[in-house]
Amino acid sequence: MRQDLALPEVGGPYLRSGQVAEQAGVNPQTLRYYERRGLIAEPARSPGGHRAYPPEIVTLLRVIKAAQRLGFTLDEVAELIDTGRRGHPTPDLRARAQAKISEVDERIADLTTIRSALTAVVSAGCDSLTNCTCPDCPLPFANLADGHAPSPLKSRPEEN
Amino acid sequence: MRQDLALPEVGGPYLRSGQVAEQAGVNPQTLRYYERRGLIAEPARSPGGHRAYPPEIVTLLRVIKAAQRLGFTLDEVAELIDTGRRGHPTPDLRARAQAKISEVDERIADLTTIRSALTAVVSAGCDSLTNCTCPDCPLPFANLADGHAPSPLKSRPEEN
DNA sequence: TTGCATCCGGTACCCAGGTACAGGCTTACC
DNA sequence: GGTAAGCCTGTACCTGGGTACCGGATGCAA
Repeated sequence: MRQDLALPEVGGPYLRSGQVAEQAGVNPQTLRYYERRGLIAEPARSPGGHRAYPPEIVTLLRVIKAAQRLGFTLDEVAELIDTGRRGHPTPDLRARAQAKISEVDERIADLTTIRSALTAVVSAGCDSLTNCTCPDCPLPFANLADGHAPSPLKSRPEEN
Repeated sequence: MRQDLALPEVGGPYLRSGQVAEQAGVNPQTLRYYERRGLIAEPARSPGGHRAYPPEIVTLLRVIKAAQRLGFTLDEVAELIDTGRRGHPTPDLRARAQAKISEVDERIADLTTIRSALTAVVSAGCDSLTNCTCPDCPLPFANLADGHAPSPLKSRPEEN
């Protein structure tokens, strides 16, 4: 069993990347990826060059994952963390959350439109995309959801 | 102004790829992409090697785009077109549409959960992702939407 | 000191659905 | 026949969020 990295110059019970990854439920590679993306700070290093994380990093990673689940992109999360870190807190998060709510609402509206189009297809009894023989086939008129730009809100926040 | 491609061996008013792309509202490159993906058949060629499409291709492309907007992936669309082409129509499309409705419903439920979490963040007055000072901060408990696999239904069907 | 788990950096690859570019050939119109 | 628009193939690139692999170095317990 591996224990804490012994970092002579600092006292704390530092964690190695694998431990952090396991505790936060992410892939070890993801830690380096987040570091590159600026989501987490470059950690201290052992004399041999191994990353030595403070335990708080685990919480930060959980926060990042939670924010992702709320529909924020990694860029947005990075910005939010950054905003929260410098100076005293601003109402920025609230404003962004509100904007996110609008995005989510838009997305739900789109899906509702899609849903009713699908329902029309089912209830009309369409049997082919290209040569539907059903009467009053809704397929050729399925030009729904046209004409406005795609929402940046992502499909479904991935786990892991 | 360019006119129809004159294809001696066939009589019809064939269309060149640029015309098809314009009429269907897609990028010309997308036609070749769909051809590679098996969504549209390889068209006839002019003696010089230029693609010569029958006018019906425009309708097919519109159908493809409509199906995409309904949340079907290109693979699924390809399969649906194929199913519809061989033999007499089956109730396959209806079954798939029904399955799609379930996916859409699931996705709407997820977004609704996300929405209420965002509302909680706003109404609690959270001011920072990492150091929120608001009382009863909902952020650390935002572990919603956990534990089930991401739906294959895409975010928002892109236009063009 | 040995053995092996873990970590390092760098790079390449994955998904879907396209888009862009380079260099050369065809087509159409005058 | 000249000229320019349009098309050809092949290949590379884009987004977003990671994941995988490589050869070599390190950490740590026995």
